[in-house]
Amino acid sequence: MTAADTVRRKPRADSQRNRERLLEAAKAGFAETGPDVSLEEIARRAEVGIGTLYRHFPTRDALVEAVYRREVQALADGATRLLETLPPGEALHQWMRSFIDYVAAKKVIAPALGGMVGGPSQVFAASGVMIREAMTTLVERARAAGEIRADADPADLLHAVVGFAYAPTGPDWNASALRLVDILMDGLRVR
Amino acid sequence: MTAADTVRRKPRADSQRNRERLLEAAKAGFAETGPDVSLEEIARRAEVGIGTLYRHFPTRDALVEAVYRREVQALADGATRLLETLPPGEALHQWMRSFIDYVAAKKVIAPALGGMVGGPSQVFAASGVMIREAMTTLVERARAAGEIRADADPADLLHAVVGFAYAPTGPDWNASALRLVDILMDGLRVR
DNA sequence: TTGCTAAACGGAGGAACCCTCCGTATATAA
DNA sequence: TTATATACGGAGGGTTCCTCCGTTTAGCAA
Repeated sequence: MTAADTVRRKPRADSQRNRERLLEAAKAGFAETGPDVSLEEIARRAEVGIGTLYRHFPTRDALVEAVYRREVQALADGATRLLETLPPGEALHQWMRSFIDYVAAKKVIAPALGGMVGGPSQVFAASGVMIREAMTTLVERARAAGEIRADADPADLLHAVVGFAYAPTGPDWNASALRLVDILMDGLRVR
Repeated sequence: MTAADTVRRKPRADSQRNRERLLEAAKAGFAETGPDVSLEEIARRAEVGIGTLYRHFPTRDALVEAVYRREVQALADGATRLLETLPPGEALHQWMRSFIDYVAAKKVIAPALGGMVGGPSQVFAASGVMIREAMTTLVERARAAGEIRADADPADLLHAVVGFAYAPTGPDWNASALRLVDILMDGLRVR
């Protein structure tokens, strides 16, 4: 029997349970303490040894990625929904606004977004791809419909929206970001 | 002789020298290792005890602020210079572009910018004021000249530019940010 | 010059955190 | 029930943070 023949056992129940507890604890920890919660704190909350945490998520980024994968998915899905019910330009506009609202609601995601725009960090690769695809589709449709400038670049717009969301600004943060999206959209529209 | 009467000695020469060395070392450290250089590393580079570092700069942010105060000053000064030679709208546009270029040249400043937009962190208050004043002047002039929308808000624009600069995006970062400034400016112009 | 003293120095040390390694415990399959 | 692959948990070595305090030294006056 060679190594390739090894039969996989069913994953252990305790393993899955702990993984779940860790994700839960991490989410709570990020929300309460911010993106710099100590990993030991998370393990403590989950009532799990630190070793267990590291086995499930070998790196801090892996944990963040796991916590937010579902969230990012939801955000990306919103794009197709908007495209079905609105003219493409409006869909793009609304999606960018929803992006801001989303980040406003869960500010913790912001650092994670950092790795998403295509930077050297490949950690959030999966999430990054989802978001980029959503934005690309939106932009292409709007361009095809002649609603926005032909030279509008999805990557640029993503950069912009992430930037608005990422920059830790004042109490007026949310409203300000939305206004900026509006202005940006004005700049994008074909005159 | 009451406490108020105490005569201040001339500040000690070694103190001033060490302060200088620390700033030098910090600048180099930030540039090479990034914004997370260990403070002990900086002290080591400056050939100074860790205690000395903490006496001069009680917090990491205080050190960053000190390192970049001059840089921020230069950036702010650019605004008046531009206003003297260009129409206000163009001055605003160019200043925002110069902002991006500046941050591109010294990426380390970015985290420091975070605290500048008016967030809860009061650490970069001084620098923040300088930048905010520059932006406010530029926007007011451009508005008065009727070149940009009357509802353009300096704080929003600062938020935007900082966001563009702050978001850690890919290799195309610099060019992308400049394109975004251009689009934003298009959105700002009165039609 | 000399001596006094406020001011500055520097590093030991406790606390928190990161991450690895490995002995112990247990869920699954036979 | 037994065997063993798999998962658990935490001790421990290394790093960084920041404080505290005994030692050194630069400025000042006599």
